Amino acid sequence: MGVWARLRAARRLRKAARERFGWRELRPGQREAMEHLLAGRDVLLVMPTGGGKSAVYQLPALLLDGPAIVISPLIALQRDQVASLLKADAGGAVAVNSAAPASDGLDRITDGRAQFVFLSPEQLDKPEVVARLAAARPSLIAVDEAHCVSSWGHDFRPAYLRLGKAIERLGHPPVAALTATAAPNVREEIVASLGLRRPEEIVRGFDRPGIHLAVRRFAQDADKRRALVEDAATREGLGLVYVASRRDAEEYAAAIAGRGRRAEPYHAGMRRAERTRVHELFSAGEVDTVVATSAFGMGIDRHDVRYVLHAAPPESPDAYYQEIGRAGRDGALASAVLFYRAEDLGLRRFLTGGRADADLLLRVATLVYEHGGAVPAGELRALLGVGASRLAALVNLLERAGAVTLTPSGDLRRVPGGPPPERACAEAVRLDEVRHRVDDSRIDMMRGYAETTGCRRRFLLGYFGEPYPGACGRCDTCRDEPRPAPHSARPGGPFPVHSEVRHTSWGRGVVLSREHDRIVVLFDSVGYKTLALAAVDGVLTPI
DNA sequence: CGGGTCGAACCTAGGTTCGACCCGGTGCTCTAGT
Repeated sequence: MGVWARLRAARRLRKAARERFGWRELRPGQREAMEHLLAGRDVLLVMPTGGGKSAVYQLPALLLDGPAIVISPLIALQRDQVASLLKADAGGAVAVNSAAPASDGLDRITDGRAQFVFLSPEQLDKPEVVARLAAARPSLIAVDEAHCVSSWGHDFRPAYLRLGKAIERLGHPPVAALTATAAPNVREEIVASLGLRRPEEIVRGFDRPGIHLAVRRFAQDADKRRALVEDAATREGLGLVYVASRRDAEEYAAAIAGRGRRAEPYHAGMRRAERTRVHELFSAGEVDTVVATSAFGMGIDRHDVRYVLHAAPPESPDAYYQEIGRAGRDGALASAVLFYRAEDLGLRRFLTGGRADADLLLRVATLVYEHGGAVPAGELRALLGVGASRLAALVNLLERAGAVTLTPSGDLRRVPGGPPPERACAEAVRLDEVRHRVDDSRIDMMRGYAETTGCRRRFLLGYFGEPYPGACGRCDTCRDEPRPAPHSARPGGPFPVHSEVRHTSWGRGVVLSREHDRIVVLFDSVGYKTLALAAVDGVLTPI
């Protein structure tokens, strides 16, 4: 885009922001992302929650012809977004999901009464929905909470892995993928999976200096529980406690309530009405603490959360950063404390553990290969006795192995010239193994965060590939006094941050961070590894 | 992977120990029955 076109675009954006939404100014990352979308580019935007990510697609959508399609993971989020757009003078918005039938909403899109349509990714599995949306000539597609592609796509909600194809069928207008957290490999996966074309990657406001970071280590589970309850019961202000199981949510909430605080549990096993009640209490500031599993988080609308305590480490620094990022959005000081026992990582290893069943993979590959035509997924499920999401996970692996392809209606077809069943299966198992090794390495990095003796903020930001020289002075290891990082910023050493390396057995990787005696490298095949500089001679070479 | 629970074994009374077994997170959607 030329200088004059850019200026014109900026002026249009400012005017629309003022007139339609009442915003006086746009933040740097926002404006940049909007300009790229208006110029027809795909954008990957990484911004903290509450940083105004929705504005980034809403404003350009009003300036472009045609409706905007927004993919959003939760029906509750879709409802919130629709409600807030209806309040603004923003051209009408509808949601299409199991609670809001497709026909009504899509009519409003096709006849131009609505400018925004919010959908779950599952809706785009239906050819008729995609066809109707494509016919409306969408102006842009926004994928909200885009990290779900990587964290949920593979097993939990496979529709996320099919979004790339849906985007193509919708004519691939400019795509905005939005997320609050994304380590380098997660970003790569989002871009590849959605099929973004030469996307502009915009990363803003990653560091959250207002959040004090601390870890408290325990040998005994009982000691940890007592300490956490004591801590939560004596803090001021609104807070969150994250736990690993539903049972713990109930138990901790009861224990904290027993200390005279207004504490409520929240997890996916609760009845819907009960979940809604707790969410509303939280929104109204009528609780002190919500004790929750990872089910509580997306769509949190309070900016004054003062503390986030973890009764157990989550599965990755990505998840941890997302969860603690819900504190202190108002810019005032907040606190994030991890109550840590190394044993608690065991549950995470179990939950991320399930490898794909090789026998089943081979059966699917063989059936599709020998059938020759289109095999309906329903028949395959019945034949093999597996559920939809389990089959989808297997099919996705075979698809990536180049053996199987999906028709728009979801039937399976053999790829002409693709590998025969045994080879396809072996390749699928290998791909699955790589992903699990990377998942395991993230758990290792969570352990690294908990056990580091260096600045915790430098550790976290390093993990995300954001260089952070020095020490923050606002974590427990910095002891409230900033001190210079030991040689971490030393220029001219071997293996600088962001340089590419090759390891004799792990292959290609990227250096993410450097301490005086070790580096953290993200390898394509095995994920995150911490390497002692004294022990890399002859093993690790720059490329 | 780790924790909690339950029953058997221990060998003569009811407490200790050990092993087997089970369980653990995230949401959409469609369907059947109120």
